[in-house]
Amino acid sequence: MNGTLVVLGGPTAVGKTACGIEIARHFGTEIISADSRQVYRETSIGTAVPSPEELKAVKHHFVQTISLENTYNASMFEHQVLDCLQELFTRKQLVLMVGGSGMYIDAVCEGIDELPGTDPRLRKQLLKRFEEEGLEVLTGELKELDPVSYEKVDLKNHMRVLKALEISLQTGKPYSSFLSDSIKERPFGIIRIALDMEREVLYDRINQRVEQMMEAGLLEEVKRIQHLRGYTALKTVGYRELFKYLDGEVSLEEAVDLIKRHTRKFARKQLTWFRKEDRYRWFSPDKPEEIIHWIDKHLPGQDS
RNA sequence: GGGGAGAUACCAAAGUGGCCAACUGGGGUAGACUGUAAAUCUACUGUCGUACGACUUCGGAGGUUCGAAUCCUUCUCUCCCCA
Repeated sequence: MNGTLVVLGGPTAVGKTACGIEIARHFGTEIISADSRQVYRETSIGTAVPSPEELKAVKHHFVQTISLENTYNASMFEHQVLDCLQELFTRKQLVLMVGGSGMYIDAVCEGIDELPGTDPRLRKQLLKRFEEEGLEVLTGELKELDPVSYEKVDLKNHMRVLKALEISLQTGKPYSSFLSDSIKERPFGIIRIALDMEREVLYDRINQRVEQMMEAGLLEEVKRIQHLRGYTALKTVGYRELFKYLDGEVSLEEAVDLIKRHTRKFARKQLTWFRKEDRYRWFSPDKPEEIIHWIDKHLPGQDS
């Protein structure tokens, strides 16, 4: 396959969806959503899924396609998107990938190493040990099993330590032996674009959007999926806080306030990811014509 | 009118003579990231400086003391109780 994948990233609420649709329409193409939460079928308000009109305006892939009960991860996303792109590039020269999940985007653009599957019980057991015995015991064990990871992994981050231990224990081989450190070659070109705006304006938009979500019935959505709250996919801004409200831990007003604050944090985290290593060309979301112009200039055969 | 409590950094809040530029949390800023990634983790957050450090802070003014956010006097403001 050949063609160009244009990636459009940026923080939540910056206006990726609208901007992406404008660009996609201009190029007469379709959109791949790179959003680790919009893939889930049961949620739409809190995940800010594109509206029915928007979905009609441009065909979107990977929006509300799987259940919260399924396991899903960056590697699965990589494979599915590559398959999807293979088909799309037979019809389109350019495909747009829009989303805020940096890791998912990187999995598609640069690849992610194949890891063996693990027994969920092992993960549970390790989590229990982390809670009961503490992180130090586990990092000590990692030092024995996989000294390379011990040196590389963030030893204060229990998720990282657990992952490395889990793979090492499951396979009897060090976790680090599965990691290649290399960037996979893709049979298509990639143009990376990120959106940002003045911080204050972004925060305003976030606050407003949270209010709109509440008006649109976020609380009802949360109530509807309460039975699924154990899934990590629901440890998500907007859902966590309202679960807390339903538990009577905070007032509704407090919960909404928390959602706003946590969304701001999330946006900052996303920006950190996209800023990494100057990989992205930054634009303002209200100037799609500039973006289109820039894409045009950088398309293969358009050398200048 | 009488009695009591309190004013600490962006916010909340600890500190009650030296270990205080001041605990902690929130907020903010920056960063990390190979399968939960909207997860998880880290650093900084009075001013100036890369840093050793220097300088100005704990409602205002004065005082005691070698030394005060901490003690005294007084002023301003806030809150609570009794009238």
